[in-house]
Amino acid sequence: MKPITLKDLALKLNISVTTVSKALKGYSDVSKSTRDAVFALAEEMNYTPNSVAVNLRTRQTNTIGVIIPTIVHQFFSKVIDGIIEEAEKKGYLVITLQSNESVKLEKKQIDLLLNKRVDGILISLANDQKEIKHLQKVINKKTPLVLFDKISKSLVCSKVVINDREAAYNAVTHLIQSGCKKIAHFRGPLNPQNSIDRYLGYRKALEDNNIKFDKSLIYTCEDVSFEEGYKFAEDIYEKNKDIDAVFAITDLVAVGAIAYFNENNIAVPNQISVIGFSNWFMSSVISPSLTTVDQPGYKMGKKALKLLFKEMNAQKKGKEFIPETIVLPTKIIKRNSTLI
Amino acid sequence: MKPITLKDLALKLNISVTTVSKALKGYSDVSKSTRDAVFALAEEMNYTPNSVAVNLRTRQTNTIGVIIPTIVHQFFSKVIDGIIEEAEKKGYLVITLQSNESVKLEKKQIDLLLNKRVDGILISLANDQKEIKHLQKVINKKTPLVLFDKISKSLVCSKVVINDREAAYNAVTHLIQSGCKKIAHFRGPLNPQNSIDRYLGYRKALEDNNIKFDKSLIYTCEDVSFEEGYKFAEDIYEKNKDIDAVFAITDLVAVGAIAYFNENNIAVPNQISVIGFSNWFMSSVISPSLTTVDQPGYKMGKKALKLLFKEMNAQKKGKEFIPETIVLPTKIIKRNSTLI
DNA sequence: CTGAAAGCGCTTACAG
DNA sequence: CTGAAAGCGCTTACAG
Repeated sequence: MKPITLKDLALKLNISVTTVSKALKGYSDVSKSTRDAVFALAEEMNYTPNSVAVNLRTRQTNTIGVIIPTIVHQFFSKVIDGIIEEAEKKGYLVITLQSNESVKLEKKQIDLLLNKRVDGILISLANDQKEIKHLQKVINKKTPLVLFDKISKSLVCSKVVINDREAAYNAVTHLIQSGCKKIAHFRGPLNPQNSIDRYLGYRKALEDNNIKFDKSLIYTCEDVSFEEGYKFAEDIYEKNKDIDAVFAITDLVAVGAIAYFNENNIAVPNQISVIGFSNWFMSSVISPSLTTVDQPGYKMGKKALKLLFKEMNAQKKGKEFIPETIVLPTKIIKRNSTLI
Repeated sequence: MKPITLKDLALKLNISVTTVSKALKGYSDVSKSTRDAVFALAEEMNYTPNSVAVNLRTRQTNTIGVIIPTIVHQFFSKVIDGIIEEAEKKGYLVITLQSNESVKLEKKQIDLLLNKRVDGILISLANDQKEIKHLQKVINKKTPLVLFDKISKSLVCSKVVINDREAAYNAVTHLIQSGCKKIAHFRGPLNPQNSIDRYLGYRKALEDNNIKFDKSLIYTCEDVSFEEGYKFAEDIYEKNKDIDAVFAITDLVAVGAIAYFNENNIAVPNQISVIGFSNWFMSSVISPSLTTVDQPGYKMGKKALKLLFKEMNAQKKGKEFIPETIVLPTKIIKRNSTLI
C-alpha cells in the first residue's frame, strides 16, 4: 500500500530513475518506445508524483496562504471563493487561516505559512493592527504578499481595495439627496483603515452639503454586530427623535438598526432611512430591503490572486516588481430602506 | 535572502548538522552548552525549519484537505470555521477546495490532495454523486477519510451527520401540531442522501398523523435557491389555494417562498406556515422570522476533524481503526413563520 | 555527547 | 538517447 515511486517504475522497467522522470515530464530526449513504456506502467500502477519531494527539489510548493479575520462572513467567504477558483485554474492550492481579529494569532499564522514555504501570502488584516513587523518579515523574505480589503498604508506591497472613502461619500450623498439632514453614522472600530475611510467619506459628504458635523451622531462598533446596530439605533432614537438617517459601517449593523426601528414602529425609510455597506444576500430579503454599497468580494479575491501571481512570476524571472494597488469600483444598490 | 538551513547553523558553530538538528528538537543526548549555543544562533539568525523537507523525511505533512460543494453558504463556512479552529489547535493546516457540486471536479481535487500527501481528507459530497470510485481510492491508499453532512451510505469510512430524517420528521410534525393539514415540501435534488432523508421524514410524519401523501405538493429544487423557493411558492399557491404549510429543504428556499407570500399578501403564518432547515443567520432577521431546524455546522466541522485525528492516530500506532458515525443532535428553532 | 551516513522522492546539469 | 551523480533540507539509526 505504500505509494508507488519513480524508483518502483524504474526497477520494473529496468531503466534509470532519471529516464523515468524525464519520460513522465515529456522531455524530448527520451525515445518514444521508452516513453510509451513508462506511461503505460505509470498508468497501470497508478503512479502519482509525490508533491512533497517535488516541492523540496524545485523550491516551490504551488500553495498559497490566505489569512482573513473570519470566514463566517459573507464578504470574506466570497473573497475566499474567488481566490480558490483562481488558484485552482493555475494549479495552486490554498491554505486558509483565520486571525479572529487577533494580531497575535496573525503573527503565528504568518510564521506557519512561511515555514510551510507557501509561494505567496494573501491577507486581510485584523482590526487591532498597530504593528506590522510580522508582515515586513514576509516582504523581507521575498515571499510575495498582497493585502486586500483591510490593509495597512505603511506597508510597501501590492494591495486590492475599494475606495472606502468615496463609497461612503456616495452613500451619504445618496441619503442627503433623498432629503435627509440629520444623518447618524454607526462606524467601525477606530483602527482599521477602511473604517476610518468610511468615516471620513461620511464627514466629507456632510461638509460638501453644508451639514454641520455632530459628534453625538457617531456611534462606534466594537464587534460590528447586529446587536450593536440594534442597541445604537435604540440609543440614538431615544436621544434624537428627529434623526432621519443612519449610515452603517456594514449590512449586519444596518440590519440590526432596522430590526429596532421595525419593532418600535419607526417607519423605514419614511421616518428614518438606512443605508448599509457590503451587500450581503440577507440585505435583499429583509423588509424593508436594505439599500447598500456593493462590495465585490469574489472579484477582490480573484484580483488579489492575480496580483500575487504577477509578483511571483516577476520574481521567478528575476525581474524587479513594483507593487501595485488595484481599486475596485463599488456601486450603490438601491432598495427600499432609503427614499430614492 | 535565502532561508537559513541547519547546515548554515552547523557551519557557523563548527558542529555537525546532526547535532544541530538534535539540539533544536530537544534530544537529551546533547550537552547543555551545545544546545544553548544552537538555540542562541537559531534565534539570532531567525532560523525556521523548512516544513517541506521535514514532511518529506517524516512522511507526514501536518496538512489536511477539505472538499465542500461551495464555501459561500453559511452552513459550510461554519463547518470550515470549525475545522480550521480544531486543526490549528493540533498544529495542522487546512487546504480547502470547492467541488461546485461537480463530481468531475471532486475527483480531480481528490487527486490533488493525494499527490499533496495530505494526512487526511474531509469531504461533503457533490449532489450528483453516483459513483464513489475516487473516494474508494482514498480509502485504499490508507489516507484517513471522513465524510460529513452529504455522505454516501455505500462508503465504509467515518461519518459525521445529523439525523436528517428525524429532523424533517420533527419539523413536519411541528407544522401538523400547529394545525396544518395540507403541507407542501420543496425538496432538494433527487440524489443527495440528506435530501432523500428529509423527504422520507416528511412522508413519515404525514403517515403517522394520517395525512394522505399528495404527490402534487412535492416540488424538487435543482439549485436549492431563493428563486426556486419563490417560484414554487407561486406555482403551488396558484394551484392549491388551500395549502397551509411549506416545509423547505433549506432556509434559502424557505425565504424565497416567504418573499412570494409577503409580496402577494398571503399571511405567514396565519394562512400559510413556513419552516426551513439550517438556521442561517438571515432567517432570524427576515419578517416574519423563520422557524427552522438548527444544523450545527461549527460543531460538525470540529467533530469531523476529531474523528479524522482519531483514525490518523490509530494508523500511526499501527492499530486497526473501526469507522465511526457520529450523529449530531438538531433542534427546532421556533420563530414567527409557524403558528406555535 | 557527537557525527558520518543513509535516505525521504524527486529534478536536472552533465557526461557519455 | 540513457544514466550516474549531486542535491533540495531535513531526521534518525548507528557507531564511536
